[in-house]
Amino acid sequence: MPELPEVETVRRGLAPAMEGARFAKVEVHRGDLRWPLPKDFAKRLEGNTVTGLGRRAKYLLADLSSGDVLLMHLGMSGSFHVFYEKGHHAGGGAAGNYYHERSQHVTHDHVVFHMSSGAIVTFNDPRRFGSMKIVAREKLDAEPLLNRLGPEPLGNEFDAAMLARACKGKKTSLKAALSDQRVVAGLGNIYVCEALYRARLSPKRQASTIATRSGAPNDRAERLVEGIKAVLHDAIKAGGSSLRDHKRTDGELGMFQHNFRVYDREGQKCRTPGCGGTVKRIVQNGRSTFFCPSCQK
DNA sequence: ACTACTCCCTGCCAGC
DNA sequence: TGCTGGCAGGGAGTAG
Repeated sequence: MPELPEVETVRRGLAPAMEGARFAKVEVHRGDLRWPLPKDFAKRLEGNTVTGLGRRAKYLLADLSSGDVLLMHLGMSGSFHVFYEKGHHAGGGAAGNYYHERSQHVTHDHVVFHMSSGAIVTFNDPRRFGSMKIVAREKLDAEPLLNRLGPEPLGNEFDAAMLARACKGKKTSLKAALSDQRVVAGLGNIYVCEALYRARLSPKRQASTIATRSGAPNDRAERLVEGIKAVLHDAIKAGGSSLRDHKRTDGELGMFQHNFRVYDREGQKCRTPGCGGTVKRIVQNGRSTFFCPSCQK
């Protein structure tokens, strides 16, 4: 589920529960996520205050008062849920409320944070492609999970010149290039398809064709950057996309799936006014691509 | 250095 | 109904 807009939505949901709060107790029900959690995982968190909750690409980063940073990635099926004290709603104890509401989530609640704010934060991940890692703040620059990531697509520094430079000489398709987190960090299968549609570019087009031979951006690069930024902004505004899960931390659904123009719309009419084309599904690098062959060239 | 492919894991759904 | 194969929003690792 989680690409940049979903992770940003999760960050905004978790921030009020975690920022300024202390880890009162951390439960690890299953430590064998993408990588095994270290034995002292809970101990390194407990007693520490979260001084800030940030995001880099699809990673969440919780800054801790200890000087450590907790990195969290949702993988394919990860989600966080926040349970507040019953007092916030109708009266009663936090634990009772949690264990009551939790009955539908307990199966894959691998990690549970009990915060001093009274909030209980669960990490649920059926496929266990998600991960958590604690890194010392001063070693963050050397962190291999982060230091190969490309630019943040919503940052000011991400522009056509930067994208063209990254795609210069690339033999692979635009679809594969944009999915590569080293080129631009945070896009996944859905938003790559949607951005290419907005830029009217075929996912099959060779990536290098958005740059001149010298690596300067052309009009296609400009359109692509615009398409990427626009779709991400729109998706964040809608609270992300919900396909088979809830992804907001309050259990509410994101709404952006209703605004997909090509993703998961195989056989349906292209939404470009006057185009008249039909959305097609192909497989690229082992993953589905949706696009309109009539208006995406 | 590139690129493409495999694999990790569980759940769900269409088709038989 | 129940089984089976295919597919799913990610990305690390490996073999060319």
